Amino acid sequence: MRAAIAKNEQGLSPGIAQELKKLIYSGAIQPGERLNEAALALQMGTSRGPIREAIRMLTGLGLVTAVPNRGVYVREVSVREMLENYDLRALIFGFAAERACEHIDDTHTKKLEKLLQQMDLACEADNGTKYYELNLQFHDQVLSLSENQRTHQTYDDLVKEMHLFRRSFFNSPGNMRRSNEEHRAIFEAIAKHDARRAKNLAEKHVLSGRGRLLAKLEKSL
Amino acid sequence: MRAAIAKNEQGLSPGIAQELKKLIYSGAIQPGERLNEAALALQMGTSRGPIREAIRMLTGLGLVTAVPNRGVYVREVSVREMLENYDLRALIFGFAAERACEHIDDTHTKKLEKLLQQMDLACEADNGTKYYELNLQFHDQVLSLSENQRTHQTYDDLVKEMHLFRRSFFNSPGNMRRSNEEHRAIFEAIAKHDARRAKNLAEKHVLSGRGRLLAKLEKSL
DNA sequence: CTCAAGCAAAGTGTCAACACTTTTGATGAA
DNA sequence: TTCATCAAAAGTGTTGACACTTTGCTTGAG
Repeated sequence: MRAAIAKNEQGLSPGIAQELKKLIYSGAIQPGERLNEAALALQMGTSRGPIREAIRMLTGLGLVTAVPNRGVYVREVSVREMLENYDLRALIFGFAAERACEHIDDTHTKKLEKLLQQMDLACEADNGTKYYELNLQFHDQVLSLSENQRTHQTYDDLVKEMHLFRRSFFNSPGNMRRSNEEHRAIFEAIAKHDARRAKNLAEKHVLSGRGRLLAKLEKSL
Repeated sequence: MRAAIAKNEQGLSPGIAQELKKLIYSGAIQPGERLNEAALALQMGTSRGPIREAIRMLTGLGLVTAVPNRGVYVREVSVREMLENYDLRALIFGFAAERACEHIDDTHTKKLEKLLQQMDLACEADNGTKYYELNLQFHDQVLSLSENQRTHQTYDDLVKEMHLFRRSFFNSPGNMRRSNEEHRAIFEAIAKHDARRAKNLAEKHVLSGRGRLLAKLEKSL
C-alpha cells in the first residue's frame, strides 16, 4: 500500500512522523496499539532507521509511550486525564476569548459570522462530522484572535490529546444546537468587546462539554 | 570526557536524551548552538544511531529545531515568546492556586511554611541561586496541590522554556524580598481557603515577573 | 491431560559503512 | 588585492547486518 513518503524536501523522518500522526489522530492506529518498526518500514518504503527516528519524535510529543525491548504503544488517555484536559482547555479558551476582545475587527467579525451560519446549516442537516470540523475552526479563530501563539499552541495540543481518548462520544445531535447557541453568545460578547462576559461564556462552553462527558460516563455505570 | 551513559536499564537513547536535556537546561550547550552528532557519539561512547534518536526526542519536545542537511540547533526563545510564556504561566498559576484551596491540609501547610522560611533565609544571605531553587519548589508545591496533573505538566513545560531565553536577568536581589512577600500572601490566601484572593495574587505574582522583564528590556534600549 | 523446559520466530537495539549535502579553504585569473 | 571556482573536509541522511530480548509454540516428563 501507501507508496513512499512525501517528495524529497528534507530527511525522511519528518515526513514519516507526519504520516504516523495522521494515522494515529484519524484512528487508523488506535490507542494501545503497538507500532511495528519493520512493518512500517516496509509500508513507507524505507529502512528502519528513519522509522525509529520518527517514532522518537512522537514520544517527545507524548503521542506514544516506549516500553524497553517491547516497542512503542499509542498513548491511551484515561478518563481522569480527559477531565483534566477539559479543565485546562476551559481556562485557556476563556483567556483567549478575553484577549480576543482586544483584537477583533470587521474582517474577523465577518469570518466568524460566516462560520456560525455554516454551523447552523450543519446542525439542520444533522451533519455531525461537518459540525465538528467547523467547530474546530471556530475555536481556532478565537485562539488566533488572542494573538498569543504560545497559548494557541497549548490549546491545540490539548485538542489533539482528546483524539487519544476512546472515540464514540461524538455527535450527540441534540447538543449541536445548544453548542452553537453558546458559540453565538461568545461571538457576540467578543464583537461587543465585553471581555468579562466573553471569558465567562467561553469557559462555561468548554465546561459544558466536560459535563456532557461526565453525564455519559455516569449513564454507562 | 563524560564516560558512557547511565547503566543499562533500557535502550541508550532515553539516557542520552536525558543527558542532552541537562546540558541544554544548564546552559552548557547554549541556545542557537548546533548539536554535532559525531562529537556527541564520541562523548557518550556510542554510535550515531542512539544519538540521533535522542535528538529526535528533543525536537518532539521543542527543545531543538532541525534544519535539513545542516543539523539541529538549540531553540532560542524570543522576547515575544517569553512575554507570552509569562501570560500563560500567570493564568495557569492562578488557576492552580485557586484549586489548591480545595485540597490544602495541615501537612502541606507546614511544608509550605518551611519553604517560605528557607526562602527568607536565602534572601537575607543574598543567595540568589538557593532562592531560585526554593522558589521553584514553592511553585511546584502549589501546582501539586491543584491536583491536576495536566496543568502541572504544562506549567513545568513553560518553566523549562524560560531556560532557553538568554540568561542574565536572574537574581535581582532587591526583588527577592518583594517576591517572597508575594509568596507569603499567596500561601495565606490558600491556607484560608480564599480561592478568589489566592487566584488573583498568584496571577499578579507571575505578571510582576513579566513586568520586571519588560522594565529590564526598556532600560536596555 | 497438565505443565515446565527449551527452542524457534518475531521484534527491538546498536553499529559501521556508504551516499549525499554543505562548508571551508586553497588556487588562480582579473 | 579581490573574487569566482572548485576540490577536500566535515557533517548529516540512510541502509543492511548483527546482537540481544521477548514471545509463543512445541515437546516431553509427570
